[in-house]
Amino acid sequence: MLTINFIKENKEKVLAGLAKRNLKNGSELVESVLNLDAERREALTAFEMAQAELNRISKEIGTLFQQGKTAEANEMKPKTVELKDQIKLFGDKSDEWAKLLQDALYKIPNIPHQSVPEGKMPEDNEQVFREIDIPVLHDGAVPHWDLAQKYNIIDFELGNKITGAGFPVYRGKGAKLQRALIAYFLDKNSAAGYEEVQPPYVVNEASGYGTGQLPDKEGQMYHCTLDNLYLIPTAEVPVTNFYRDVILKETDFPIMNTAYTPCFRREAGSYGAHVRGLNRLHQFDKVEIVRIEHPDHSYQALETMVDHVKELLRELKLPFRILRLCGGDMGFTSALTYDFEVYSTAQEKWLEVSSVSNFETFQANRLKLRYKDANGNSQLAHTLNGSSLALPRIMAGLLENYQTPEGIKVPEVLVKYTGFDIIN
RNA sequence: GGAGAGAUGGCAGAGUGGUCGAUUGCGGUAGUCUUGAAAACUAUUGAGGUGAGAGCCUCCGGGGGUUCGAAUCCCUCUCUCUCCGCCA
Repeated sequence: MLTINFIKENKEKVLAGLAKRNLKNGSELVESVLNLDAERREALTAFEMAQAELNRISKEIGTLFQQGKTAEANEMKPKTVELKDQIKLFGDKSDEWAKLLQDALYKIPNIPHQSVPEGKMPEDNEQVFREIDIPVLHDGAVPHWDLAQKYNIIDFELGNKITGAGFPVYRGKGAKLQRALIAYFLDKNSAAGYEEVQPPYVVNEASGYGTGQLPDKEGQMYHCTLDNLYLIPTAEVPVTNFYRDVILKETDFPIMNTAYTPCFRREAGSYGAHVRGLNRLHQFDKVEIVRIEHPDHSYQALETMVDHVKELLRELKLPFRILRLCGGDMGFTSALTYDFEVYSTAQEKWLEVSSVSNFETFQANRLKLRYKDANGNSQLAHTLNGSSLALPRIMAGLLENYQTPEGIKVPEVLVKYTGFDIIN
């Protein structure tokens, strides 16, 4: 969420940013927010003036009672009746405006960074990096879902039986490969300076609001209604919420965390052929990196994160590319996002395996995540996160790109984790 | 699940209706002293909103109520702790 003060002070910049996102009603949203804020402040001022007057009278009555002037004190009491009506009236009004303002602010997306390319569709994303030529597979190469069945490493049918579609069962070398990838990613992230953490896999309502899953994307999370808890869609939610309502010192930066968690997504309404196999699941594994940064250093940090993820994919020797997302394709909360895509050779399409973003103060505002600057003033921090990495599509990429007539080879860097070098 | 106790500023811990946004200690910051440090001493030290500013308003777990006035009384929710039960 953008702060109202930022919008007031940078109206033109906000309008230009919304235009870059191809938002049609940008100026409408901004005008509405500014009007609501003016109304709110007016009601608030009236409320506070009445409140101050009531406080003054109450103090006077208190003093009179202490002096034993009971009669005089009682005489003053009726004076407060009208004030209390006003306080109720303006207080309610101010609350109503504040609520409307809040709702309106929730509808305004983050302002894209200047380097974000113009564009409306995924085709307009800018390719900023491309690694390794796409391997030429042997005759008879097949998509990963066929390989999964052939080598009995992922059982989609069994998952259907015990839970439902989108909940595969990994078994044998498939299960071990999953575990190897998780361990490998965590080790690499730790070596890069990220503190490894194990957060809960369910969060409360306040955390859902903190990172913006609530109230809008409520239907995307699994909800345990009995306890009013939500299954996390990503480790970003619990880990970023560590820092909700926190005031940091400047010396606390940078904060770097990495966490492995399963991720649960209802993915309501997104069924079809393109979600076959591991391409889109309701439960999947992911290792996430989260950073809290000083605003002066957040873009430098973003580049560091991109380089880090790049290194992982290089070591795995997967064909991949990096895209800088265009204004129209960026997430609601992001100011700049890089997507990493691995080429699925057998499916002949690019699969997104990581998304690395700088949210600037957009998340921090909702989280109330601040730091004290040199002057002792509270300022919003910058938050960043990225997948490092998401397992299913990496798994798909590995199976498909490493398939040979003899079996599926295991990338060299993973062999010490798996204990085997071929799946056959 | 049953019974009881509790939730106050970074931490500890007072405060049971009227200058309490809150005594005090520790911690933090600045200064004095010192070659430097420690100790000691002095001062300062919560957050948010609003306003050009002085100031004003809000916040003692969340919400609601009583009252001229609530950290303090009442209701309710959440959480924590202790004991019992169950259990990895």
